[in-house]
Amino acid sequence: MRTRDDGPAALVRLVASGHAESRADLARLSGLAPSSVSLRVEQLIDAGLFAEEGAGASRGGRRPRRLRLGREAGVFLAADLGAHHARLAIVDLAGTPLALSELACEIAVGPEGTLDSVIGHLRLLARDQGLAGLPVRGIGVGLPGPVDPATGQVVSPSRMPGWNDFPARDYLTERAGLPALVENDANLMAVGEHRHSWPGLDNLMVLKLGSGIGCGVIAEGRLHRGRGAAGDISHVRILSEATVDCSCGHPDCLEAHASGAALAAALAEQGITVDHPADIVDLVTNGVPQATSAVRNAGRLIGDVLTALVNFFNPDALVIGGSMSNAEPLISTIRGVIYERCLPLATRNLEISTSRTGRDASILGAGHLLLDSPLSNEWIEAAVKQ
Amino acid sequence: MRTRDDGPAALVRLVASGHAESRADLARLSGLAPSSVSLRVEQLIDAGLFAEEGAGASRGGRRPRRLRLGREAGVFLAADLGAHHARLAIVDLAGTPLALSELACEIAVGPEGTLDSVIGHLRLLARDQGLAGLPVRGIGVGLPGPVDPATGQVVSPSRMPGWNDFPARDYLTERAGLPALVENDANLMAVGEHRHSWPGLDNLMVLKLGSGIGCGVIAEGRLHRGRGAAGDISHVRILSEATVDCSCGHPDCLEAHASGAALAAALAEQGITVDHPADIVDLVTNGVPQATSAVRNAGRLIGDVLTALVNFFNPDALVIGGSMSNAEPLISTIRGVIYERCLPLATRNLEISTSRTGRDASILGAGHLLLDSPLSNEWIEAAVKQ
DNA sequence: CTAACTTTCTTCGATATCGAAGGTAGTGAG
DNA sequence: CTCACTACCTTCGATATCGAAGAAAGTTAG
Repeated sequence: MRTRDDGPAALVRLVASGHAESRADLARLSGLAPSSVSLRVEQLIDAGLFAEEGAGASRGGRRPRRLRLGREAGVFLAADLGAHHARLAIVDLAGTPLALSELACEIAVGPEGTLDSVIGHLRLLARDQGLAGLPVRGIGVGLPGPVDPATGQVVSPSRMPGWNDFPARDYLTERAGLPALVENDANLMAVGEHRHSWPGLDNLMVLKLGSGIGCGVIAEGRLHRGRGAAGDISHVRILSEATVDCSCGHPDCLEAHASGAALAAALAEQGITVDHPADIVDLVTNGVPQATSAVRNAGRLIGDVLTALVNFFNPDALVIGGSMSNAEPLISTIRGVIYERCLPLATRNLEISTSRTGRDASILGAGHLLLDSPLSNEWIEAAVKQ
Repeated sequence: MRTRDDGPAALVRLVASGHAESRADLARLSGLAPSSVSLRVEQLIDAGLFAEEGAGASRGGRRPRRLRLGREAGVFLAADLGAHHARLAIVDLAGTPLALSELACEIAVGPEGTLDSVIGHLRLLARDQGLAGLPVRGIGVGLPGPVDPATGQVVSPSRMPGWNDFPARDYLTERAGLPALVENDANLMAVGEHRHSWPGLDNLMVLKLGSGIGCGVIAEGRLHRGRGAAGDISHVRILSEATVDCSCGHPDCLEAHASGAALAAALAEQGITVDHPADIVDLVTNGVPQATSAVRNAGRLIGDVLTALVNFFNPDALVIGGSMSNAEPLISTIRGVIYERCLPLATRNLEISTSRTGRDASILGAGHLLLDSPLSNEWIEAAVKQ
């Protein structure tokens, strides 16, 4: 219960997501009466959250008066943090990036320093791009580790020294003075892919193959978090000839054999040096046999693990992103293993595809989650009230 | 959007589920104003769907006027079909079984014969138990095979010859003249366990270990169906010394090594005959070493498969039911493997338990799904309107 | 026992929503 | 061009919901 999604925020979401462009669309999709929609839209226009902009295309009758977000709707700050690097953006409520920037920052510096720097650079970015006049409605940050959805704390991150149990959400709320949201990066990526490129599909697995292996899960159209660790596939035990110990303490985890970092280590033993996972993709593209062979092997291991998960979760699509996803043989091997070994029932409608949304998926996901959050109901209602 | 769960049905669900006992409870849980609740409750009492029954316990102030379901609320028909056997029940909207019965029926007879027989026996059961005066509000049937949630058809069932692509839901609706619901039996069991015994936990994996291996999944409080095949864990490939071919065409599926049927076959080779999975439990309880050893081995295989799924899905609880779940060594082996090999983050709050709801879990699940279904909104609103 | 407080439920005027009807602005066929 | 039709949006009276205030029926403390 208590899921009454009436109120002005519902209309804002429909317009921001692009699902509705006119009062008539809003009436159809919200379930409210046309007359009520008109009244509320007028209030939203008065508040500056909506604006009218010419007319849309006719569908055989009077042309709709097109609605879009107004200036007062404002923007969100969004950041996607990696181990050595952050991607920053100002996005509008529709998720469109208005400004993008990159920032070199070591996450191992610790939470306070990193987050302060991110907030500072986001504020600078807004100023530099002439966006200072727009109200800022929230901040969303993606982190390369598990986040407890109940508390907004980082829990047991394997590659974020100094962050364990750090209350990242509360810290951001206070330091930025904004509604704040913290989420695992693969989860943000999953939300971004889902909303931006796979709107009709309600069950998605989104794999992030970079130096690590992450996975975000969309179940029944919503992000599945579990207790904060959902989507972990990197520490499944696999079969292999040589034994490799994983940082988690167990031997032969998937990550220890098939992640970008593991491939880099394996290639280094053969005298081929790579600094970054994307370099492996270059080697494969250039036809270096050791690289291709290593990538194929990784694809087989990942595919093996995924067969069980695809049978179990029965998604509509499996989307593969991250810096390794451009390695053709990796994707085709994974696809082959899954189609060969999964149940026909699980694969007959399954789409396996590389990311359609691209590098900004996590940024977009942060925007969508912020807008969907109950936090947004508050400022939207406050803006309308006066 | 369109998820506006106002309307009288919301109040009926709150009372039926036991979450609300008074007008004040309803106001708190539904989000409606106390005055609106009073008005609606009066209508529901007039319609006979609610009845007032004395006073509840005081919480430091005026005692609440206790509400319960009235006679006009009526009953659901529910059936849980196995391969050779069906469990039938009349349940009230709260899920309480008012009458129970068993029926020997071969599902291999085919859909029409089986379903006609089930409907007939349910009607007889109602008559025999003096429930003929109560309105029947729907019928729910659990089947031992995959059901497409979109169409209500059985799809690719491995043990239900003659049922492939049979439109079971439409057939039931027409033959019974009632709102009908068809669902996989493990899914019904999961819903029953969740609502009856694990109300606070929103992410559940419910294993059904009988002659086959089934699994129902509750994600974010709702049944996760995927495209109809979700929860399948029986056809994951496992490692084993001897190779056994599975009915699905692949070698070494979990089901071919660890299901009740597989254990029975393995014991038969050692000269021990068992007719039913429950017999294996008896052998284990009586300390027959071959049986205990076989069951331990099955537990290890099942646990291995589950580690990946528990890491991925990160449930609050793993519940094990079905006729094999009373074999102590099976459960303890599964528990041991999971706690040993899963991520600490996935197991720190994980409860692993045998079924708390018992044999009627599927029956209860059918009742809950029927009440939650939009089909129920219709008759509830119709009953109030006059 | 009395007085202060809590919780439950109802009353009643203010307000928000609905829905039917009608005005507005387009399309398309003859 | 005219006429029929469709879709979009608004007007307006009927209705449903809300929220504040109060009545009813308890509990608890002194």
